[in-house]
Amino acid sequence: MGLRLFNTLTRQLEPFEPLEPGRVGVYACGPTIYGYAHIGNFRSFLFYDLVHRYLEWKGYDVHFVMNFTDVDDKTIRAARAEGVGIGEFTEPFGEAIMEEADTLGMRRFDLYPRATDYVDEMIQLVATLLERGLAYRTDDGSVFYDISAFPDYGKLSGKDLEKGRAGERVATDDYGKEDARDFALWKGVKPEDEEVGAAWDAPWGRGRPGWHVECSAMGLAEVGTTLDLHLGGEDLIFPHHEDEIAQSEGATGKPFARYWLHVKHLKVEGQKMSKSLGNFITVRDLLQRDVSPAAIRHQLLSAQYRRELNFSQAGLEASERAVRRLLDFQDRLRAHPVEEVSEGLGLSEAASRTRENFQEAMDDDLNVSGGLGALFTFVNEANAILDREERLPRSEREAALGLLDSLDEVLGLLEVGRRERQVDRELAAWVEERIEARARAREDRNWEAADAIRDELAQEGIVLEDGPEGTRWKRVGTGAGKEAGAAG
RNA sequence: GGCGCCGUGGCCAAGUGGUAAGGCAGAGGACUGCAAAUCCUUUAUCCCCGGUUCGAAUCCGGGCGGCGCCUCCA
Repeated sequence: MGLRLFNTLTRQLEPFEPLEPGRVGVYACGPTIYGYAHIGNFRSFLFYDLVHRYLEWKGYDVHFVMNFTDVDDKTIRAARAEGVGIGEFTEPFGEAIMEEADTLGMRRFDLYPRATDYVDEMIQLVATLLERGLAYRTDDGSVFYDISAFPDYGKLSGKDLEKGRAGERVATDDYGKEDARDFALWKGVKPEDEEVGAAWDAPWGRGRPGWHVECSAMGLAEVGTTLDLHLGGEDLIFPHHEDEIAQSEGATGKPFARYWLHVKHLKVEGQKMSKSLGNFITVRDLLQRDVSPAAIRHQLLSAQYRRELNFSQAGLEASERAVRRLLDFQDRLRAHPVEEVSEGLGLSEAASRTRENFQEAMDDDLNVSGGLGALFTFVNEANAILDREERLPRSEREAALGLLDSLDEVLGLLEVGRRERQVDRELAAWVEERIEARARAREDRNWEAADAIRDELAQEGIVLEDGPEGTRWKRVGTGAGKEAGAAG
C-alpha cells in the first residue's frame, strides 16, 4: 500500500501520486524573517523535514523548496525602526533559523529562495494577470486581483463567495479595491518603502509585491507549473493559499498544486501561543536554556501533523526520556557480544515486521505516533531478547542496528540525540580516569568513595552503568531545561 | 454567524466495526554493594444519552465539554 495524504483541497485522504512517477516537487511556505523563529514555526518546519525525509526514504527523487520571506509590512516597519535596509535587517534572522534548523536535525532542502530575489518573476506574473483581465490597477499605483473573475476562488478554504459580498464592508476599506475581498498583487510605493529599499520598478509603477504573489512566483519558477505538494501552516489556508491558487492558476490555467497539506497550530501549556499571553517561546530561547534539541525535535514531531499538539515542560521531559531510551538501546545493541551462527532468535523477523508497521503508519497520512509506537515495541522485544541471550547471531544484531538506522533516516532522533552525547577528548579522559579511581575504590569495597565519584560525574551529566563487561558511561545532557516551559 | 477539529488509563498519544500500540510517571518483583540500564508483573466501564449491528472507542442522531481558522500568525 502506498502513501496516503489528507488533501485540504478535497478534504479527503487520497493516494499520493506525483505528476511524474518517482519524482516529487514540493513547495513549503517558510518563515517571514523579521524575528527569531518560535516553536510553532518549527512544528511546521519539522513537519516539512519529516515529509522531506519520508519521501526520500520511500525512494522518491525529491525536489524540495522552502522560501524565506524578506519583505512585508512587519519587516519594513522593523527595519525602519532599526534604521537599516530590509536586506541587512533580515539576514541575521535567516541565518539564525538555518542554524536552529541544523541543531534540530533538519535535513537541508534543495533551495531556500528569498522573495526579494524573485521580484522580476512576480512582476511578470502580475503582468500576465493584468493581460488576462484577472487584475486591475488603482490610482495609487497598486494592482489588485479581481476574484470575481476567478470562478474557482474559495475552493481550497471552502469559502462561500456569496457571503460577505462587496458593499457590506467596502466602506471601511481604505484601498481603492472594487471588492473588499480582492487582494493586493502589487502595492504602490510609499516613502517608508523607499527608506528601507523595499521598492522596485514595474511597468505600472514603482512599488512592492503583495504577500501572496511571492509564493506563486517562487513556486512556479523553482518547482514547476504544478507542484506535487504544497505545505504550510493551517492559518495559511485562507487567504494566503487561496490567493496563491487564484494567482497561479489564473496565470497558467493549470492546477497549482496536486496536494495541499496543512499543519495544525500548536499550543503551549494548554493555551494558544501568543505574545499577549506571554507564552511565546522561540527555539533560540530553548536552546540557550540547554533544552535538549533531540527532546524538542521529539516533542514537536511526536504528534501527527493534523492533531493538536501541546508543547509543555512535562512533555519535553517525557520526550527527553524517550530519546534516551532509544539511544541506550542502540548503545546496548552495539556493545552486545555476537557469534557467527545462523540460527535466529527472532530479532530479524521482529525488525522486518517493525519496518512494515512503521511504514504502514507513516503511509497513513504521516502518522508519526503510530510509527514511533512500532519502533518502541521493537525496542521492548529486542531488549527482552538481549536480557536473555549472552550472544547474538551477528546477522541478527546487524538487522536490528540496520532497522534503527533506517527508521532514523526518517525520524532523526538518534541522529540528534547522538550529537548531544558526544564529549570532547578532554572530558572523556577525565571521565575514564574517574571511573578507574572508582573501580579501585570498589575493589576495596569502599562504597562511600565509589559513590562520591559517581556523584561527581553525575554533576557533569555523566551517568555510569556497571555491567559484567565493566563500567559503561554516557552523557545525558543537563535535562529538558530547568525553567518552566512558558518563559516570557 | 460561516468552515473545521478534538474529547482513549495520573500526563502525552496510537487504534476508526471483532472487546484497547507506544512514551512518560507510579507500585511490586528480578538484577546490582547501592545505583544506572534492562526485564517481569501491575494501573482503562475509550465524555454522556439514544440508535444501527451478531458485535462499536470505532458508524448514525442528540447532548455536554475543549479548541482552531475566518484582514499578511507556521
